[in-house]
Amino acid sequence: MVAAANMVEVAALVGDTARATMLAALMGGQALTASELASRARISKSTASGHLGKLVNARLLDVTQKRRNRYYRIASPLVARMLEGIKAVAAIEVPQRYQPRSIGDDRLRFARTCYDHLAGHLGVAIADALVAEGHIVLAEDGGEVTVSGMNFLSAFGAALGPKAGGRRIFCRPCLDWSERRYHVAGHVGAEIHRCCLERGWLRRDRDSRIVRVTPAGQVGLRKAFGIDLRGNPAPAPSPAHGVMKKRLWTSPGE
Amino acid sequence: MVAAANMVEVAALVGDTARATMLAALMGGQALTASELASRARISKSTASGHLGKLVNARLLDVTQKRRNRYYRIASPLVARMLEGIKAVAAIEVPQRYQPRSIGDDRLRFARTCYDHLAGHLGVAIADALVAEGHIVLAEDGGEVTVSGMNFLSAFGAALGPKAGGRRIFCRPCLDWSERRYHVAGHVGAEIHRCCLERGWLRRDRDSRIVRVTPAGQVGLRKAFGIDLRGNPAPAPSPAHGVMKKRLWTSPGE
DNA sequence: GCAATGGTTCGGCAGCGGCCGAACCATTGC
DNA sequence: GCAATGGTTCGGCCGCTGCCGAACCATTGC
Repeated sequence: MVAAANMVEVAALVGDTARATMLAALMGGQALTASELASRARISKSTASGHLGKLVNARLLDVTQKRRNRYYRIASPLVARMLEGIKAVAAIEVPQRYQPRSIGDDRLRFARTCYDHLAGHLGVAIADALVAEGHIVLAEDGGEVTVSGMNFLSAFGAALGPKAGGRRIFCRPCLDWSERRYHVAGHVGAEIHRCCLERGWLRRDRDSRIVRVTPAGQVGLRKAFGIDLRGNPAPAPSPAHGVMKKRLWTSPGE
Repeated sequence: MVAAANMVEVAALVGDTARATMLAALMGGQALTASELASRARISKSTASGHLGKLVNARLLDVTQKRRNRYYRIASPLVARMLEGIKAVAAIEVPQRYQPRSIGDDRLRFARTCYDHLAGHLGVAIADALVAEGHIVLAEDGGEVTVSGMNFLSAFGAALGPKAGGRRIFCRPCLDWSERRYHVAGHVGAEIHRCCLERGWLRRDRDSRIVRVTPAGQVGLRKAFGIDLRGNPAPAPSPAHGVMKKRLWTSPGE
């Protein structure tokens, strides 16, 4: 067997707690070692080795050897999107009250990476701001950058490339599991993330998906997007763009 | 247990041959009965009943009772997108030669529905034509309708709605598993499909994803998109838009 | 009422696959 | 050379879950 032959095989690979935990950890966008992944999944090294072998075989993960360590990473954006899609379905209609609080830390809910872009409260806030200003349009099916958005984002430092060329200019919605609303993914989302890191507005936690906002970021984000993060829990999220149809959860602020 | 709690559960549901077969059958967009699904998956009614119960419980499927029959359908576009995503990953890099020929009929490869839009050779040909004319832009991350595209598609009869409203105007790429190239999904894809059916250009096979092109369709598709379908195998596909990076298969015309 | 049809429930069987620890291999550093 | 570290392979155990047929229930049609 080389590479997964069909949906069943792929889905079955994701459909195991240990493997899914590893994949979720790797959705942070960083490469992690086998041992690190084993400890995240709380399984023995031997078990982890077996799982990782399968995932690499099926081309869901890539490995690179560096000195004594093997670093695993998500093999392609296609895989990342698949995982997003599964997560989005899984998050549907699970009433908030059933989700034990602080499962995976409030900081994770506040700001994290989602493969190559920003998610969590911060991600959604940025999306809200861009929508409110008319810079982008986001909905269930897709997203678009408006003319003003092209100007704004270019000025911000995003490399949007030639629109005509058809090469990765895109803006894609990604359903945020913690906020249950859309944040910006696709090339635009990745560029926003990159620019924020580059300016020192954000810093990534070591070996984690958690993103922290620096003091400079507090100021920068407020000036650029009008986002005020000082009261951590959130500046009232404007209902500007598409939300899940059924709000079964009891929306406790966050 | 009501509704799937996490990715693992959802993926595990898809990660079983019988259930995946049923889901794939339902990706045709039509609702099917329990017995029909059991026979598609080649399992007993009792086994099918168990599987369908799980899928409904997890909110992947919806049921509606009609007389003596229970009709199952994909519960939401989100689920459909998830399945597309898994399929896309599964289709990666599986050399064509490994895929037994005519598994599922050449007609399926030629033209079929993919939930609410067109796929197969026909779907890709339409996408190619629209891209070549500059009506849409398609790439890995997303798609866009150009100004000329808005005019063209409106004239074609597609209800694109107010661009500003942000309501389902979108054009999304969907990786075609048989062609390994993108076809048009999202609202635009669904509208094109709808218009073609409405004009009598296409007809759906009963209880199947297969779509047949009527004589009127032959003419209409040629006039509207410049697609010539008389030589079934295909008018040389222009390499106009995004293809999979690695072409491991030996592209035998199709 | 009865027969036919569509679907579900139950009990029992069988096999896949996850898990671990121990042994093993390879690389690094001394 | 040796010890330490990171990872893989192997063997054996165990439990989950898919499968079926038979019985059962509900609706339809006569």
